[in-house]
Amino acid sequence: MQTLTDRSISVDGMPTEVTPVPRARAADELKQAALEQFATVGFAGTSLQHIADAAGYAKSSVLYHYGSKEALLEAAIEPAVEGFEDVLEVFLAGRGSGRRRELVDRVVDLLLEHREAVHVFLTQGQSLAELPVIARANVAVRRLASAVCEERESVDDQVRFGIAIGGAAFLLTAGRNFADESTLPSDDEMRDALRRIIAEILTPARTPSN
Amino acid sequence: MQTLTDRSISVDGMPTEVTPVPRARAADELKQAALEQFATVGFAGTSLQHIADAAGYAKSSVLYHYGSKEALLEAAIEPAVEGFEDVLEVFLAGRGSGRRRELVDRVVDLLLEHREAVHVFLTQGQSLAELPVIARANVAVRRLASAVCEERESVDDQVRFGIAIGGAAFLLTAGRNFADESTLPSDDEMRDALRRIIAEILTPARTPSN
DNA sequence: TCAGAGTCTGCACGATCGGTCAGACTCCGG
DNA sequence: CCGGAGTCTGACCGATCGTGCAGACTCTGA
Repeated sequence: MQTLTDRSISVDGMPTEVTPVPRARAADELKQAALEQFATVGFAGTSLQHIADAAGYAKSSVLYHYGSKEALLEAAIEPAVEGFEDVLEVFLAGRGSGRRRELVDRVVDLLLEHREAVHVFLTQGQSLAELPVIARANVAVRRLASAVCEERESVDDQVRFGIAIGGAAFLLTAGRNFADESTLPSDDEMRDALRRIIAEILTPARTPSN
Repeated sequence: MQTLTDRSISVDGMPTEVTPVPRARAADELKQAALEQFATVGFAGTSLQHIADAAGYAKSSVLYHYGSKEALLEAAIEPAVEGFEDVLEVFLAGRGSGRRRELVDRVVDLLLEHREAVHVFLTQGQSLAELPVIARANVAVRRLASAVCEERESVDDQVRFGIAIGGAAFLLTAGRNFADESTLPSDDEMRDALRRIIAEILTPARTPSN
């Protein structure tokens, strides 16, 4: 059925001498394919066969680069989780008036760079809580919520934070299916709009008592 | 392994004479169990065995009440989709100044009543698009987006709508894992907060130019 | 030239998947 | 007392799941 050698002799038959950019090609291709599947069909619903097919490899290759399906998930979302932890640490260490605004900007950047990964641990954080990386992510999100709401724990603050982060994650992944493909904003347009609107959501329009 | 008759003689050995409330028990129990699984682990990641276990039945019973896994999904989310279509129809037929506000209120009610179902077709609407009910849901969401944004199709409006609906759906399902269980707001508190905050998000604080 | 490391693959395995089917049980009208 | 409808189940099927493993291929340093 399948062509047995089409990959080996694929692109170039030249003496090759290390191709400059694509070091560690396969591992990254597999990881990216896995991330997209995890975000759209869920971790449990994604099979190694589908990941391998999407990336153009054999199922065995996935297990060669990542020892198990769970290890692949860990490798795929770890950078996003670490980014979250870093942003949080910087925020908690700093002080000053522009802190909250800067936190929002950094989180929006993280969302844009790691949209699939964030979507994965936000929407599947419960069912995958036994995985160490997911547990770290859950802790980070909870700490972020506390940081954003400061000491005020009102229902309003919780709702505003939940809508902001969950909404942004939705918008950048699943939400794309509900927009016209032609009208899809660029990442820069998105970044600008998200920064403004999320900051606005988290700051109740400076009407203190009302 | 399993007790063979524990269900048949379970609670009451009395003459029984139709128990008043629980008509069509099994089918509804299975549907509810399925809905929760679909929302947390995803449709593809949910097995009929898990659904049956969670509801306390055998796998065969799921297939008896619903002919297939897909039919079960359809039955589970159809009420939510129909509710969406109804709300949309009322909005499009009506006119007047309070229309948008009323639309928001009705959608929030729908979200609270069918939170798992809405979460399912919002986050898995793409991968399940071949199912008729999901296709209907996708159309309804797209029409709702147009209705909320009126004729204005700016990036801001799209972002505001996406954050509002995706954020609310996240908050009511997956987001609950990031809140203290003791602090979990009641549905009425939620309804009130969601109505106010979502209306605020969709209406850019009447600062036209700024 | 050759040994070794690194990469990728096909094949095989036990488990579990969605789905079929025949039977067992309860209930009820005749 | 009986027969049929409704409900629930275990046994079974072929396909696919995640994973282990041995081999084939390419490259590189000695």
